Amino acid sequence: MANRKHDHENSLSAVRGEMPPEEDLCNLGDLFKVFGDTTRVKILCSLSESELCVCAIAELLGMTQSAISHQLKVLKDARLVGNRREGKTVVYFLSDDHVRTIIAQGLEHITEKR
Amino acid sequence: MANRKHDHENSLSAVRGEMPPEEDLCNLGDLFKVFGDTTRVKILCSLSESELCVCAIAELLGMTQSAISHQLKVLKDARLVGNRREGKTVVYFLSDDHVRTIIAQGLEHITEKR
DNA sequence: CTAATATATGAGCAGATATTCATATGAAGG
DNA sequence: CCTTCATATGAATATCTGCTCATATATTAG
Repeated sequence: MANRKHDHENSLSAVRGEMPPEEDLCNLGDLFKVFGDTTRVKILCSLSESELCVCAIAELLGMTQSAISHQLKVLKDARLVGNRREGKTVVYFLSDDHVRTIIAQGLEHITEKR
Repeated sequence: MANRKHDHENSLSAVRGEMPPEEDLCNLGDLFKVFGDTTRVKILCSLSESELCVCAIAELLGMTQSAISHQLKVLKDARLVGNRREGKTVVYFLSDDHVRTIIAQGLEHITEKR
């Protein structure tokens, strides 16, 4: 065997076998990163109730249209929201019920420890 | 009524009523922020399989002990992991089954779109 | 006590990120 | 066309974040 200071091979090989592939873990981190911002969480929560155009979200959150547009782009790149043009405005909506579930799960975790 | 360029009060008041309180949304963002890092996701996945000491995690992930310790502190401050000393080593473990659920939910979302 | 191992932690830095500001694009009305 | 409203986007900036390096603390052995 090896002469390490402290051998973990027994436990590690078992854990290693059960770990999801590296790529999935990176994607998972990236996914949560998108959820990991108050502004984006607020946007997602809003859209969870109703589809909304950009300026409605901006008004709702009391933020500039530009800031919201930038974050909507992040959310869209992550495929968490979709959009469609309606005349002059662009309406955004959740692209997936999974998003609602993840938010709900997180909220449950938060509110449970209180 | 108001004379805005574009009135959203009808939709907005309804959405406003359903939004969780500001503080919860901030905490939610902070929670997901902790999940939003590949290293921490890997640590959580490892601990999801078995409790592990610091140097085992470091070895498993191929990272320095210091880097892992710093991230374990973040995870502990967020109450996602707990620890106990066992002689010279300190063993870390998931503090909550909720963590497992959130990770699983995220992984499901990832692997579904493939 | 001293040495060795395991972990924690502070300072510093390089890279990432959220907002602002200015400006571009796009749609509808006159 | 030209103007106005709605949205998108690039650049600049200030802040935050994750790692490294050096060092401190803690436990056990001798």
